[in-house]
Amino acid sequence: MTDTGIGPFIEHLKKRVPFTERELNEILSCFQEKRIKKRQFIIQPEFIARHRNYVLKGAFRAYVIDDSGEEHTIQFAIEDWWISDYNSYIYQTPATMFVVALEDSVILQIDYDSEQRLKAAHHRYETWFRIMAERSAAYQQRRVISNLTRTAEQRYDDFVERYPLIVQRVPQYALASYLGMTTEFLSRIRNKKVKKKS
Amino acid sequence: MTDTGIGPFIEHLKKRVPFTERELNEILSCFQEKRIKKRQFIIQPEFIARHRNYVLKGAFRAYVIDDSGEEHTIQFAIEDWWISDYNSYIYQTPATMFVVALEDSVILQIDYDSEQRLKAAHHRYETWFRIMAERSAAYQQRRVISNLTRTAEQRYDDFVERYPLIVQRVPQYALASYLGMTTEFLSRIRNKKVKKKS
DNA sequence: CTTATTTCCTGACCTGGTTCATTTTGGGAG
DNA sequence: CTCCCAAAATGAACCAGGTCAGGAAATAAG
Repeated sequence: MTDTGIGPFIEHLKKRVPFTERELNEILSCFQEKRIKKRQFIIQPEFIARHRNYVLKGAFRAYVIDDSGEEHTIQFAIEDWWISDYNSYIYQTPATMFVVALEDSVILQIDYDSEQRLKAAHHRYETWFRIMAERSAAYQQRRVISNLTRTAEQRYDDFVERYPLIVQRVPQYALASYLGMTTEFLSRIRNKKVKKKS
Repeated sequence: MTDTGIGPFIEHLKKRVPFTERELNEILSCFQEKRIKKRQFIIQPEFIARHRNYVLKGAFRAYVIDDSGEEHTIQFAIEDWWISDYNSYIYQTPATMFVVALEDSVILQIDYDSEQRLKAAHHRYETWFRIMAERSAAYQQRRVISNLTRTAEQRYDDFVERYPLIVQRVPQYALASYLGMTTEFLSRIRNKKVKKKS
């Protein structure tokens, strides 16, 4: 069992706000390391999402199930990403999403109350969470725009270009449902591209 | 020319964070009132969005134009809503959106630098912006989910139920493009409902 | 009040993407 | 190594929603 260092997490924190050593330690003391096995769920509908999760190692997928039983991927997360059911977490209401490990993983968790205390304790902590929320809002809006303006194939191309590492690590049906198409259609898109190259 | 009071704005601020009178005045001093005529643009592609805009009176629409010249509405804003090109504003990069007044309107504007100073000046101001960003991220994510899981007609029904006031104030083609469908298709949906009632 | 423009409606046809059913592939568990 | 089962590919029929074109209503402008 290799010891997964938290170095990347500290870098991640410092990249956004220039914390002092003391501050970094206070932040770290609010996080708990946790090992999650492949196929294990860390969030499920009906339960309240109690944590914000940083991925140290591994990969996760958040998805919802619609009225007709279809799965729709809302988010992926690999190393150095955060994942949760955002609405459930910030409003502390029952989740609508599943969040499941796609591989054996290691995460760092902060629970809701600790986060509140941290934000209240010091302006700089608040700043850090404000920046995270801003970036998240901006990201979600870009996704809305992409869904409205791009065709299925264009969305796939965009995704491959922006997140080539994720494409290789997640099952195709999960990617298809993230991009808003069926797995069959994504299969056709990919196949067409292979043919073109020859 | 009726004097549009800023009472609603103060309520809006106090609802999220319990500011003191002094704090409220400091915040207010960063905002400028502006009258905008119908069809006037407050944000355009290529230009950087310099302001965050609170609608005191009137209605706005933010939209992008895609490669094939189609408009796609990203956001509406009526009284007590905020509007800008979020990505352009927070990263201070050139906008991709148009934001236009749908009616003669009155807005309160804060410019980017004043916002930065405000956030740096006091923890509570930072908190307020953090809460705004969180809610915005949560909202955007609900929209992504709705786009992935609901049919065109369901999205229309959801919108009518949640924002009946907006439905009555914006042109149909703008609503259609917000919901991710053509104006023709929305027309059919509406017509079908009228028939059913008889 | 008249005219010009923009918005909305309606019908006929079209297509990107889905559905369903079947086959092939590939990656674990024993 | 092989057996099994989930994931991916493939073919054919189908449909939700789009496109195009012409006309009717509603607003705005003169």
